Amino acid sequence: MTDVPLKVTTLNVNGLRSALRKGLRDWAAREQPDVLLLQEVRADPMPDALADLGYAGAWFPAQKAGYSGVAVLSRQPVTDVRVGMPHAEMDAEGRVLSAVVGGVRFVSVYLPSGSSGPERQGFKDRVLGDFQDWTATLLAEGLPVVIGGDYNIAHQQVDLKNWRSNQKNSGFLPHEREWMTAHLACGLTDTHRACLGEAAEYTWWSNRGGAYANNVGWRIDYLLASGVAVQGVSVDRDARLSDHAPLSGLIHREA
Amino acid sequence: MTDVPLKVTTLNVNGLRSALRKGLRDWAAREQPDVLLLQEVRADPMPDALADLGYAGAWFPAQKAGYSGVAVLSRQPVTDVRVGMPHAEMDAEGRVLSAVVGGVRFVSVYLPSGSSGPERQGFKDRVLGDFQDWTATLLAEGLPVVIGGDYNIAHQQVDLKNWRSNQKNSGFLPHEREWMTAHLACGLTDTHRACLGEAAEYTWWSNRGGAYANNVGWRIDYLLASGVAVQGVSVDRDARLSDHAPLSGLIHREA
DNA sequence: CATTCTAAG
DNA sequence: CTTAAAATG
Repeated sequence: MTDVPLKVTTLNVNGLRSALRKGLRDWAAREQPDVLLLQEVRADPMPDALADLGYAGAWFPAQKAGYSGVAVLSRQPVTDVRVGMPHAEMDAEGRVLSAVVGGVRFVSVYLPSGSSGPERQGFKDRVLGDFQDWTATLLAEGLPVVIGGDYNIAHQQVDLKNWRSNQKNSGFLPHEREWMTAHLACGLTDTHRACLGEAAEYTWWSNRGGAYANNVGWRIDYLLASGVAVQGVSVDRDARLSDHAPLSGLIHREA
Repeated sequence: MTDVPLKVTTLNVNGLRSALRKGLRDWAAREQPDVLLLQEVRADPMPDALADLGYAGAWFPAQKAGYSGVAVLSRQPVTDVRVGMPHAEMDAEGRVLSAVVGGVRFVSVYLPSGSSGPERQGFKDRVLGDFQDWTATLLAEGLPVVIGGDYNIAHQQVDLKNWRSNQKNSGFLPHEREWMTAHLACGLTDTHRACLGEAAEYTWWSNRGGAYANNVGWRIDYLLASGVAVQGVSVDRDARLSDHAPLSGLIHREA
């Protein structure tokens, strides 16, 4: 292991083609992340999407075209790709993908939204336990782990603008928040919280009703780490590549 | 009957909302047609669409949302509205609508396209005979008639750029051309041809492959008249309100 | 290639 | 509000 830090960015692109139209390519050329963890790519594998910038990696689309899907892209060689958790429902929707870069296992995860109704909330609730089990098993392997993804859960009151009115809404339900607490307790650092503290800084704003302009946001995207130190965590609120903001950090492997 | 001419425009809007976005309102304010015959409205009745310019009238949407549909709008009072031909299949798709303005019966018609396959060509072929019968009955009533619409048929070789290569394609099939000849022979004047002669002037250009830029077009929209003189017929190729051009004429009722 | 509708978020 | 896809032309 060298001590050259790896820059990682996690981003829910809400359609990779859309994000490319909005300047993802220029953003990546400027920010130069070594590893890109993408969610909601909503496209079959697009290996050429950022190939000219040197990115290659793994793709995991949903079975249903134009829906969900995650990717792990890297400018350094990717090994030990693992497609899916495995978990039949999650994997039919292309929601978990991991690969090793520079001795660190990177995970791109897109947990379900429950906001469209009880059926999807039920799916989300079922998934949480299994994803936690899968994560614990992964951590037990001993390799450093960095998870980037859209969890569709805001952890604490500071993690969304209107916490009071959202206590009964999917994404800030008590059991979801408790799950996140337990998820972190298994040995994962919430690097955003660790680096930036309790400042309200969101990663997602609804497209409806001027939420971005009024900064009515939620912090539902996370960069979690085990076995590495992560510094310089930042949210690029101004990027406007999708309804989510890119969340980046510098991974120091000698930790 | 006065001798003040009525200006009429027929236009396939390919989605009224789209045409409004592209400036239909400004176009109408500038051109001031008295009667607007619209096809492929692809919307439920939108009485407010051009109401601020003084237009009101009749709408005939398809049963299927966002599909087909015709309208007759006028800045003068509209009477004797007739919705449909009637003909079950045609009327389920909102393809014929007529109303009387200033002593003239105006018809807005959108004949089916057969280009998507044999099933729709079969429907088109069935419709042609019935529409001809309906037209003959209408003419027999004795009121002057003006029909504006998208017939999805180019009549003569001069009416499309590539007539040779299209002899086996829907829209320029021999039996469609013969039907158009017979349709006119029942007492309708092709006012475009009568006013502008044999000059190649198209009313529709495919969205594909730079057809508009290369003027690879078809004349498939018509302004047909019986019992009135129509002068000053013009095709506004530059309007760009849809993939069709507005076709206008001045109707002199003392003829 | 462009439109509107749908499902999903 | 936005995306991608589906159907249709």
